[in-house]
Amino acid sequence: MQTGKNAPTMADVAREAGVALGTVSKVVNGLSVGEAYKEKVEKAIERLGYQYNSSGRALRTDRTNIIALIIPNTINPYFALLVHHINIALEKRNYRMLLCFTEYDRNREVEFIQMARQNRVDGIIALTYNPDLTIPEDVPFVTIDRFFSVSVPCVAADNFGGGWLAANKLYELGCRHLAFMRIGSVLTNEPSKRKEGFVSACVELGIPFEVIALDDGTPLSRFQDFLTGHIHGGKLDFDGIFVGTDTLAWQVITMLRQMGINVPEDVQLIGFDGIRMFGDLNPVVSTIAQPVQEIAEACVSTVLSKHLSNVPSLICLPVKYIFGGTTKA
Amino acid sequence: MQTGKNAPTMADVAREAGVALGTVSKVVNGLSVGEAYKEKVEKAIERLGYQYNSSGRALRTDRTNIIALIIPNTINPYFALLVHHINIALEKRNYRMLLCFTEYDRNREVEFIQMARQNRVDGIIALTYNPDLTIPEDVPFVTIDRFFSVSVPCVAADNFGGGWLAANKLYELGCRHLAFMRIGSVLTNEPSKRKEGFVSACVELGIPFEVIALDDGTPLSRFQDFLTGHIHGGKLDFDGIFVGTDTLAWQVITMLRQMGINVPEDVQLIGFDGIRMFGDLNPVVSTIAQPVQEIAEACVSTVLSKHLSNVPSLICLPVKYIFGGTTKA
DNA sequence: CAGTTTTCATGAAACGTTTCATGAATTCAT
DNA sequence: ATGAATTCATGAAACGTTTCATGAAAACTG
Repeated sequence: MQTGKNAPTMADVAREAGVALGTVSKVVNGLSVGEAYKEKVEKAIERLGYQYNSSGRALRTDRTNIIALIIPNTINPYFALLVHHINIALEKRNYRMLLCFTEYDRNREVEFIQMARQNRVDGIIALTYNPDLTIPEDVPFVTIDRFFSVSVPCVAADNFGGGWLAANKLYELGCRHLAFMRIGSVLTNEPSKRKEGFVSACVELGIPFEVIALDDGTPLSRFQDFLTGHIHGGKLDFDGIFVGTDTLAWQVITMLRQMGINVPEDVQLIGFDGIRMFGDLNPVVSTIAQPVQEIAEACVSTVLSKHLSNVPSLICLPVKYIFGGTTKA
Repeated sequence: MQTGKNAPTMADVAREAGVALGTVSKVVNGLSVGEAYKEKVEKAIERLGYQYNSSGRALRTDRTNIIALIIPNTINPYFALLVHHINIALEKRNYRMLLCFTEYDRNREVEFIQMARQNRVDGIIALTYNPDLTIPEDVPFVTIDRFFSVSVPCVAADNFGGGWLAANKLYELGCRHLAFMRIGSVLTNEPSKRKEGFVSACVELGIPFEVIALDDGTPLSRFQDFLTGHIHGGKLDFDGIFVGTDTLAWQVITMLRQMGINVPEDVQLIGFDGIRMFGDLNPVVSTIAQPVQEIAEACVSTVLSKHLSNVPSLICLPVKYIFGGTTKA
């Protein structure tokens, strides 16, 4: 059993079994072959320790059974979860995953797409940050959270609905003056609709609200300033906060506690994403949870569906409120 | 520019440029070629939108520039960090990463190794849980935290030293009766030396200590039982705890708080791994941090070093104590 | 049992690249 | 200006697989 420079090939197996090369191929691929032949070939494979060589097939068929996943990193727990579920979905279908971390670098996004194409991957799933990215047309391409055009399917959670849900939940829990906080520079992507949903719910409910949306790279102290600026008589102006992501929510809570403001007694807070710590069952904060598993499944089944033209261009999946201790229920 | 069924090949480029096929290959690979020829070829590549095809090369050279990384998952923040740094180290050397999640499933470990070999990866880095795993000899193989034999290089943190450091640090901070807690079933791997280091330090220091080591799959309530069993007069018998991993440490802290025991006032606690939350600078608990980046770098440079015979069979990297709020300093 | 259809093993071509021996053209030394 | 040494473009073979046309044998039909 070896894969080194002179590992046995199908030709060797054929010789050993006394059959034709094509017959070996059929046996290996499970195509219909006479029982006697099949057995001879299997015995020969066993004897030689033959190992299938994907390179040969890739060259001949132009298919690799590999999908490239382009994503900023795996440090952010939400991305980690996404990678995890996408991998499960791929494995189920006998595909492998070539993983590319961009670290939010737009040049890397471009380079990885090029690299993936050179490696003849069967498809690309990408969560990118360059709004002007050129999407190749000759390889199945699916985005997460970024809508480029109707010809590039985009899978995303119902971000608008999530923002709307957060505001309504806070109202239901007694809040009458809300705030929205977020950070991140791409304003045209799907997640930016969280704010829109939130705002439109506040308007519907007829309650006052504040909004602070910072660009990526802005120091977090700006949020601190925002919060202190809204303290009057030792109390926050608002009694409910919706934060764009759970990670930011976590940091906001730390700030609030340092300022002597109690969550959820003084102010209730809802995040977004639904990340959990250490495989714990409980989320880190009360949150609008993304249906990560469904998102992953949708990405994979879409990228693998041959007839991309029949695929919807925006696949929007429902979110869910989950209690995590930073609200009253 | 296309990679579809009839994308341009080197032959097409050669025809377009009016040169030989081999010349195109040399240009693409940056080998020495006359300036005039080089220019003609580059122009032709530009005109045709030629895209290099890795499959052809993989077949011809039996090299893919792909390394397989076999790891349980990316949910555990320590693994996520490891994947992250390994990928950086690979990218730096122009290698890609084929990622395989085992979910601690021993059959998957075996299947992925087989799959990786069929895909002719140039090497395998693996963090596995099957102590009887058969390591293929025909592909560079490096393990993390698992020592199989002198012919299979293993990269690991100084686990023994880490255990020793934890005990000494707790002693230095005033603790005079310690406890060690861990969970996990593979008792022969490198991380199991954390306990050995801890025990030997306690013996050296001449202080009493408790040990509870549970098998994987044991309900966490057993730890709860252990803790309550050591409460006398509302106080814990011991005043310092060393926990095998940060994730378990986190859960232990939750238990302690629920029992009305304060950390670090009533009992000081040190974990292991050095994980941080949400890209935060501060670790989750006081901890013995693994040198993740160095581990990643060592894995990659080892797996890529052709002359595996010259490589040490156990690469042991130094750990560091980091304060994270669950000790007094 | 003759004629027709079906099954299925065979052998060769093709996929796109790298690499090697060949020989033409150039450079250099004398 | 001649011969030797060097440079470097060329064309073809090889890597291991899939797939297709071919034809022999087996299975049906009436």
